[in-house]
Amino acid sequence: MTGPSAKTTRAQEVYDQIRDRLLTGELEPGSRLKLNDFVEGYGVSLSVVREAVTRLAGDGLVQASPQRGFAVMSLTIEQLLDLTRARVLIETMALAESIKLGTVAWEAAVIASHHELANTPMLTPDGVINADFTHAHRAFHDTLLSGCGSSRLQGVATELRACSELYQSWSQQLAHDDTRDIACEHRTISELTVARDEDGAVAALRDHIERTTAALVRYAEEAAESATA
Amino acid sequence: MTGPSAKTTRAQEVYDQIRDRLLTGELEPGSRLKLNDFVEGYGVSLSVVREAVTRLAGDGLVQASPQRGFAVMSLTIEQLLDLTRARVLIETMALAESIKLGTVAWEAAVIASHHELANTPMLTPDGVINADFTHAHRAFHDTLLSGCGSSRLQGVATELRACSELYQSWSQQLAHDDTRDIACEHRTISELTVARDEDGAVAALRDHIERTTAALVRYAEEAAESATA
DNA sequence: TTGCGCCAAATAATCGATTTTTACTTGACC
DNA sequence: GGTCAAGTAAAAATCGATTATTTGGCGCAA
Repeated sequence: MTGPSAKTTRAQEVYDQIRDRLLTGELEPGSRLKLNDFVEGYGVSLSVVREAVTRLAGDGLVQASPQRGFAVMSLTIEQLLDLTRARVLIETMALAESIKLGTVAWEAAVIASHHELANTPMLTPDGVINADFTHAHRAFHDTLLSGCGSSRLQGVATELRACSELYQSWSQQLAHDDTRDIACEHRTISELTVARDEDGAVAALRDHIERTTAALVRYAEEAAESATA
Repeated sequence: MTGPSAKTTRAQEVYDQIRDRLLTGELEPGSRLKLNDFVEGYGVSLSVVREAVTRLAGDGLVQASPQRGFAVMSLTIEQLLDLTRARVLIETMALAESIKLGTVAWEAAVIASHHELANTPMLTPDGVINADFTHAHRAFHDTLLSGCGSSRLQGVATELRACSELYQSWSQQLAHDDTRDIACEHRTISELTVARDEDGAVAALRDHIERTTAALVRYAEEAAESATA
């Protein structure tokens, strides 16, 4: 019992920490995971790291190649578009269900989580993405779907969204994208949702998801060009 | 290189075999998994078994309880209804997408897989569920959704369906359910799908899924009654 | 010079044993 | 008679080391 947390297993802690590093973009998509570095860094045995990484592979955040190790999951543009399409279909469906079935408590939660999101700056003074914003953003989108009455459906949506977040750090450059007003997008989604405007809210959410991907694809293509140039 | 297969890792083999035993119902929902038995039975080390079981937990087929081991995932009736609802929503959506987007090759695949299913007896002469039928059934449902153009969406649907299959063996008793004509249900789904009747096919698939769950719930409640009696 | 195959270092996979935690049993105390 | 607690047995988690596989480099031959 050396650390602050004593109730979880080591594998769980390592899983959580690596997951965090994946989702913050500290570990870049495509880069190989050196298990030995984790062994030293976390002061645990290889078995523990293996279990953590295996679980992350199950989540779709890490790619496992038999006999060849693990790497941060890297998507081709085609796969990214596929993921986006699946997310749009599933998230909009879950949102529609929420709007149909959601209770007043759910409405309140949506308003609350949007308020928190709206009042959390996206960037820190240093110009990097604010971790609090990431959490608030995640919570907002989760809350939107939490009225659908199916934890399974919600879980699937959350899992897919996490995969998209792998590229979040790449959107950092796009945070200055002046063709978008992300705060406004969130506000629109929140308001239409609470107003129980199913079609409107669904359309707004779809736009929101697709715009992020579009920006990402644009960024990836620029990067590819400058690489070949 | 002692076994017949030499190209996969041991953990993968053990994963496949345990998964098979889970889906055939040989390992009953709720029963604890004795890792040591697997160690002896498969002649591998504990690490290998652990990795396999951890992956199965990620698939939702096994429940992992920290410090308390693993058990075959067991669902309450409430959870089973939730799972069914999520399956209906996602599978019908994928089917609708397939009907909208599917190519002629997909149509052909649907017809082919239905033909194979229709000509595979559900029970062996002994009265047990035929493994070939299980495979054909799985293939048929997968093929139905394979025209949707999103491997992600298809993957999610397949994963959820696998969870339902944990209770397949319990349906064995229900195979004689004379209120249903399962072959007819499959034929209807296949025909409406190929006819591109979106609403009809979706409704037929929904019925098919919900009937299986309803039978399962009936069975579970009977079992609960006879247990308390 | 180029291509093929062999050797060595690095990395992944697996193993057997140790440590830690939980579950059960037994016995004493209330 | 019932409850709680200490002790014991079982099982899970973790570790350190061994074995197998891949990767990259080197030499040899065409």
